[in-house]
Amino acid sequence: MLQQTTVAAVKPYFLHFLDRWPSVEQLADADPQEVMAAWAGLGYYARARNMLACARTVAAQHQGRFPEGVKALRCLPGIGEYTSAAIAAIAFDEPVAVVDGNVERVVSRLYAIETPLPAAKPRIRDLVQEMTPSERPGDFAQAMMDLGATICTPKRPACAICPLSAPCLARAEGRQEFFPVKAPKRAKPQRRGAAFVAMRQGDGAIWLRRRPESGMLGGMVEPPTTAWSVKADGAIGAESAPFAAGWELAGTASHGFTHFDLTLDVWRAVAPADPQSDGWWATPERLDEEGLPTVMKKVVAVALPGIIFRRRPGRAAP
DNA sequence: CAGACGTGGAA
DNA sequence: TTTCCAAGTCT
Repeated sequence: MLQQTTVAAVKPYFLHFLDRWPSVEQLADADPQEVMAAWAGLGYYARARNMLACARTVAAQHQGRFPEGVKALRCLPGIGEYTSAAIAAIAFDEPVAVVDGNVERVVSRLYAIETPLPAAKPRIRDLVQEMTPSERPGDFAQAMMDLGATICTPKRPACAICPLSAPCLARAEGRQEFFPVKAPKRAKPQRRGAAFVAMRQGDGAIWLRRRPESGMLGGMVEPPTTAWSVKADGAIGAESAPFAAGWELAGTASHGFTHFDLTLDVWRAVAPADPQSDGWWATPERLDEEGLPTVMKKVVAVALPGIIFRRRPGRAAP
């Protein structure tokens, strides 16, 4: 959960998952759709699919216990170079280099590494391996990460209270804020699409469907949307809707993803009882449990301004 | 290797 | 408002 995600964002999800699926075996037996719904809002949904696949592998092939050793850990779904090393060092006392974004920053400053990331990663990993002690390697790893998180911060690092300020080459040159060097990032393209929010006469239920397992928002729930194409002029017409209805334009919903910005035209209609399309009806009370990703909550909010979503699992909106 | 892959909070 | 970025992984 913590991959590319802050502790503050993860905390309520972590607590809910631990409460709902307290063991690897229980997670392995979980309903995948419920797991995806519980992950909704955290982002990077491949992590949820990987975590479930990982639990199944650990339960089926490792008697419900995580294998020891970076190499075996690295073979599990969703467990890459960083996570395998972190588990090995922290849980199994293995003296392996644990390199996350914090450690990259600390070490690139300590040695004033001019090579941009990610090209400098192998060098950084070697340096960290060199300093990793055979005694309490897990504590060393967490100390390095916490140093980066609290003192050797991206902006205005607190060099005055840093235990590594004396040997720090970047600090010696007064260039600490210029490390790590990173490759320039490209501009985000704009994409355009349409979303169709159909409401059932009577109970106000909304028509939903599930997105394909892979790709953007893979396996997540949505009101039907068109493909998200390179930005076109003007609105996308109701002829793109999954079924005929009295579609009216309710507005637009915009959302920034990691690698593109999306604007969706949001269409609204009172729909026939049987839309003759893939999907299901979800009543307003059930919308929270459906687990819509954030962009789709925005879409529903544009179509139905009265709908209020809860912010985090099991917590009431303020 | 470079690009895909979410979201919310801070500056 | 815009930009940055956080305990990365997969293809």
